[in-house]
Amino acid sequence: MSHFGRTGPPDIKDTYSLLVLNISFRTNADDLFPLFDRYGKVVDVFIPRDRRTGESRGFAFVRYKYADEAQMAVERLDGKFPPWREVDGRNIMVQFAKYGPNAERIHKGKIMEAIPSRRGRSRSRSPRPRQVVSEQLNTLYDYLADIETAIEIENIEGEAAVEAEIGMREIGIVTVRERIAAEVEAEAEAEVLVEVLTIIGAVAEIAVGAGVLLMTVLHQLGVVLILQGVHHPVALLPQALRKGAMAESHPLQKVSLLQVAVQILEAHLLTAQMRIDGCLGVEELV
DNA sequence: GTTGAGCGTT
Repeated sequence: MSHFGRTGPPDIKDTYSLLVLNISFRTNADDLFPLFDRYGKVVDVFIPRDRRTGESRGFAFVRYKYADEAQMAVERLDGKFPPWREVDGRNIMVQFAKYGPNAERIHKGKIMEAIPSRRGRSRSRSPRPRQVVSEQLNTLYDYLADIETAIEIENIEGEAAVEAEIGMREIGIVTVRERIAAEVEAEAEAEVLVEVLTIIGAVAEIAVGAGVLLMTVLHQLGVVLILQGVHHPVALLPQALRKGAMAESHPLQKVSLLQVAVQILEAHLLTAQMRIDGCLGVEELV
């Protein structure tokens, strides 16, 4: 049941509008809503149509309640990762709307005004190195950022619904489509997400600091450690350095960033499942 | 039934 597009703009005050370009002529508001709703509260989806024929004009407007979530949607859906930007076989383009009602102050793709943040839904970000250590590392962080977004945690009436979903079929290398939904204690699930990302970030920086191959460390150590149980990053430091050095003396496996990303995801899914099954306790996280 | 740069519903 579509509640968009028929009744006009519902609550346009203090909302943030995105222009979605390059949608197919058959794409409707209900097709767009689930995709954009992943990144925040969508208050309206409007597809301009020809007055006479009713045909779509091939673009849409999506309104978010919160600016930071709109910004996130732009970064993810206008990005270079096919699984999250393809709708009806077309790669959509997403940007802040520049004209029309409540046009936001845009500057280089970002809104330049006070940004109301949504409380209680802030996500940990993968830590970025202060300086650009390597192109490889930055690419990895980009992947991590998207994986993070693909894993949604919703707080509903004191409990958390955890949903992890990812699709990489479009990339043509792997097929991963998993979904986990469960009701557990909200605190515990939030910890899982934060912890996994922290570990990955820490391991990546260790690798650079130790002068060993990042891919080797991540592949042979980082993911495995996560799979074995969630440890505190600090506890990993000496071990990471030792195993990183070890890995250097072994034949290096060819591991693509994508493979690493997939493994991280799988590790996350497993960890989440372990959490749900009660294998891991919250105290193990800290 | 097709098309493809762009900015909006009463």
